[in-house]
Amino acid sequence: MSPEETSKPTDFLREIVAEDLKSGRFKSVRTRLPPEPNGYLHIGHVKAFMIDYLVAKENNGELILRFDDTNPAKEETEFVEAIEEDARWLGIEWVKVTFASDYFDELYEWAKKLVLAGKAYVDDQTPEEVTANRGTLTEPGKNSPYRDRDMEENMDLLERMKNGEFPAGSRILRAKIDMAHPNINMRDPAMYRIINEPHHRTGDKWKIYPMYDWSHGQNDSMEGITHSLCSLEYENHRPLYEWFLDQLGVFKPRQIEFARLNMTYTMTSKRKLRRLVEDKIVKGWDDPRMPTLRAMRRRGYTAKAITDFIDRVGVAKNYSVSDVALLESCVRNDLNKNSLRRMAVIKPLKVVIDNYPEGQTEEMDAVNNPEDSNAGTRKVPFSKVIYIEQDDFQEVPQPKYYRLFPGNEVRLRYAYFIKCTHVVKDDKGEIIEVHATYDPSTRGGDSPDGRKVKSTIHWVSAEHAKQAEIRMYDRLFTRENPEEGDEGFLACLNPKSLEVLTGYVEPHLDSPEVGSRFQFERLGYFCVDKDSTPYKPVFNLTVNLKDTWAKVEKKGK
RNA sequence: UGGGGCAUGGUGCAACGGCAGCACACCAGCCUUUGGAGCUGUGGAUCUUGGUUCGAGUCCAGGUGCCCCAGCCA
Repeated sequence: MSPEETSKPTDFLREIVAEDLKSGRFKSVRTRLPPEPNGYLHIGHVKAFMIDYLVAKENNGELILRFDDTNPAKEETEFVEAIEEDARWLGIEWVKVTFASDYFDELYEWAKKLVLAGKAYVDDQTPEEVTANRGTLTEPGKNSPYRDRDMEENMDLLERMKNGEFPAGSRILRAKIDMAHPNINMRDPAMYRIINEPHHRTGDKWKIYPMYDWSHGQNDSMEGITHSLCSLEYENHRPLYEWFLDQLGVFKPRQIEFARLNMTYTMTSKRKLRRLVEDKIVKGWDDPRMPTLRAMRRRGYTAKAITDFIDRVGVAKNYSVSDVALLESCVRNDLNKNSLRRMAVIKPLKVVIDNYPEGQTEEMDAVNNPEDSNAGTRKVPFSKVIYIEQDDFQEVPQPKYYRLFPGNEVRLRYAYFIKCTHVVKDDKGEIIEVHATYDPSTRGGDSPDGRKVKSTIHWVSAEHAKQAEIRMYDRLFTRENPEEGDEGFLACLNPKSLEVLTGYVEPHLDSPEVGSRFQFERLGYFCVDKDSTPYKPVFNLTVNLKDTWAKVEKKGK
């Protein structure tokens, strides 16, 4: 890359990295992706992932995927695989996969060094005593009665903790810093605790497990990470991060914090998401309404749209809540350019074209994607009885409504102009059929006499259409911030977050490949669900098209 | 009442002492065989009070507001 082509840093974080390179503090860049394998990746993780990945990539550096598996009670191999799969789907590349548990032996040696140096001690206080003696935000803590025991005893006790001689919770290894420190993280923080649980990688080898603060920075150092990028809540931990590294006198990476991603109408708390799954409010972790990557993928979101969204959100230290409308805009933007157009009717209304010959079928030419001339055309069958959208007909039209109504002429996309003549109702007064006549000279949708119609509507031929299940998704919550308020997120669940419809799709959607995406003209973007069968395809609404009429209608009310 | 951090249109991000700009959203119009897309345009912001300076969103001082921290979670 020539200097002209080198794009300049676009945010504070990239500026810091660039300066570090320029000043020689670091000669190259290596970052790490530190997920805890205790859940599925969600949209909130993507921001951190992309920053770690891109900062390394933009500087010709390396990214290491390191699982933070320091708590055997919560972590599982299943999530390791799921996280790798999701991250790869996003397009993230790493030079190797490591685990915090890979470094348990070496980390233990480093802990002994601190004990030897009088910088760490074994504390026999109960968890309650530790808490009580930590002090408060405004009051200093009290030294543990075990704080000054001699180095030999500490070494002996630590070894025996490791060997499983003591019950869980009975002792911890603590750093010896300052119980009166104004930053509570510096008040002799725990380094190791005793946990009697098998670990997903090390089995029952270990009875003590390192805390995040003791593990993370040391692992960063061991791996030669130059920039350890994390969210704002770790800002208070940076002094401790640096303290450990300074005491050990080892390679010292730089921790930089940035604001995590929050999104309107979306909740990313793992605990609360689990609640949605366990209470069967959604159908699982990949329910298309969930903010998990597997769910978004199933819903039809593209990796490109998601990473574009993250790019547009930017990186800063402000607490922020991004508008889900921006995400939707990104996915529309991608799919508009890249998805094939098809016709589908999701709330069917039968239309009989009285002057069209009985039994006749014509093949109409339809453009596959007006945004992409390479996408070609297809033939769509047309016949006397068709389905149109219920929303595209009003017996008594509202002001500004210019779709089909008695006496009005509209264009059937790629077919003919039709004019509504009358309707047929059942005993209850419900419209069951709309009757119309067509103008044979308008084949293809052009009028030789230059006559204009105000509206073009989509349709499918009743005889040729394929039945399909259409799952119409809407946001899960009715409040911008679902976690706000006394009643919590359960009080603002959107009862209409899923509406299952049976509609008709054109024959070209007979047996579409699972995961393929289409624009159903005038409706939105849809993705073929894995629940599809050869008899009945299932489509998930990814996002609707912008609907100006819906806005007009809403305003009228 | 401790420590750390952050304040720019509705939302998110820029402006690195020199005309406050971009995207999304919003509104109006043009165009349209998708009321989609596209195009054009309008409106709307520097938390506050002082100070430094020819000039402050930016630097300095005070105030205010919001976020994070008292797990043997990460």
